[in-house]
Amino acid sequence: MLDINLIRQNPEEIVAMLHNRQLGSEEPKLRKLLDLDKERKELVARSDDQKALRNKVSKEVADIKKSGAGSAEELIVQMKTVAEEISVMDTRLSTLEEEMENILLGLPNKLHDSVPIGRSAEENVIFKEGVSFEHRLDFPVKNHLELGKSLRILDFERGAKISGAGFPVYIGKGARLERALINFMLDCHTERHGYTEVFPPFFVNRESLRGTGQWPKFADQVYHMQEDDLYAIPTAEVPVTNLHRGEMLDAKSLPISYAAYSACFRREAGSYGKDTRGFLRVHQFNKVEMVKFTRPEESYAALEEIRESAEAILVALKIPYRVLLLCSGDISANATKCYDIEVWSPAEQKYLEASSCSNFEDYQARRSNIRFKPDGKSKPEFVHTLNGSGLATSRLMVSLMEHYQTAEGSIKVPEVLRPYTGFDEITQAAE
RNA sequence: GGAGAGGUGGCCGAGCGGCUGAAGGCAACGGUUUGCUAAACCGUCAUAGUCUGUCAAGGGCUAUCGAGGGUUCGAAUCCCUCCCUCUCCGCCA
Repeated sequence: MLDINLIRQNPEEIVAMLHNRQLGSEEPKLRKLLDLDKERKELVARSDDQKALRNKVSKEVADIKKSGAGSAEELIVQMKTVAEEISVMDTRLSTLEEEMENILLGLPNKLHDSVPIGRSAEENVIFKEGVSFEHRLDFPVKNHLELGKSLRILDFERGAKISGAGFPVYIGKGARLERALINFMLDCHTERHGYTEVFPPFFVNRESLRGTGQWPKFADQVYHMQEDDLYAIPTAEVPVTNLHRGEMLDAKSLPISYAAYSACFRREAGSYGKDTRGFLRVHQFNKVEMVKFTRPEESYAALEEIRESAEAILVALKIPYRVLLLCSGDISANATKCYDIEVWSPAEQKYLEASSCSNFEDYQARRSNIRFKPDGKSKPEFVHTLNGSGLATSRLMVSLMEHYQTAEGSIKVPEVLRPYTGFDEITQAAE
């Protein structure tokens, strides 16, 4: 959520931002917000005046009653009218404020100066060119679906039977490999990158979704359990960032860094027909997420740290990747700056998104009221929140399986994962 | 699911119709004292909106005691609904 003061002071800057994000159509909402704000201000002034009067007279009534000198009847009758006026104004006021809040919650975040201006994904900037590692693939490569099936480690058909399309099943060494990846990534972030591990709930309430910005904008992408009014998390970012919702953090505790494994659930409504095969688009996947809470002046350095920690996983696994700096037209509404890390798929012959590292500045902190006192005496400030996937396993698994396949149709286990899997290779005989 | 207790500032905790934005304590911050540390003592210490003021210091007004309604001239305090926490019982794991 943007600071209303910022919008008041410099509405044209916000309008420019909307256009840069290819959201020019939102402009009327912004204008509406400013109108409502003006009306609210006038109304508040009038209401406050009447309240001041009421408070003053109420004290007089108290004095009269206490001293027993004379009757307060006339004053009381007068104040009944005043109270009614106040109630009418306050009713209107709460409608106004609700409308404003709704608009405000729907407005995207500012953009950082370093974000390239562009219309769509085609104009994203390559921040780091393909980082490659040697893999001998001098034979017709199989894709992850073929490998998964022939080695009997992935079963999309049965997943579809028991749940629906997009709910993959890992079997045998496939399941073990998946678990190895998750454990390796968590260990890496906690032991080498200084993160504290969190194992969060997978269902959250609506306040949590609102806190991180998935509500109301992406409400249709989230699974909802109607009975209990709970939502399946689309990413661990939601529960982990909301860990400190409504809290005043100790300045000495910053920066706070959490790494969390979670399953992630996404409806992916409206995205059928594109990249839908196998792991390329799923409703449930596994991810290790990094979340940071920092002082405002430290957040951009922290973003680079998160990106580097995510890259470190790929380097350790020797999986070819590149890093994109998302342009203004492609970056998500909540972020001020975002890097995408994409892994190469030899079978698909293209890059697949495996991580997104974003700075939200105070956008989420303002929504979820996460503050700190910069030093003992000064006013509370909002922290900056950031997060990055480190990483999502599904696309990573695609790239891993494809790169580590052999001419015989087996899959070698990357060196660093072997202590976690307990085996070096997945062969036909696996079961 | 049933019965009870409770939700107050950064934290703990008093208050239970007007003098309470809220006692007291802790923490924090500034200072005095001190060989250093500690202790002691003094002082300062909520947030937001709005008006005023030299876009200053400061001051005025308003709101906020889990959330939302209600009663009342006036609510942290009384009533209703909801949410949450704790204890006991039951049920399931």
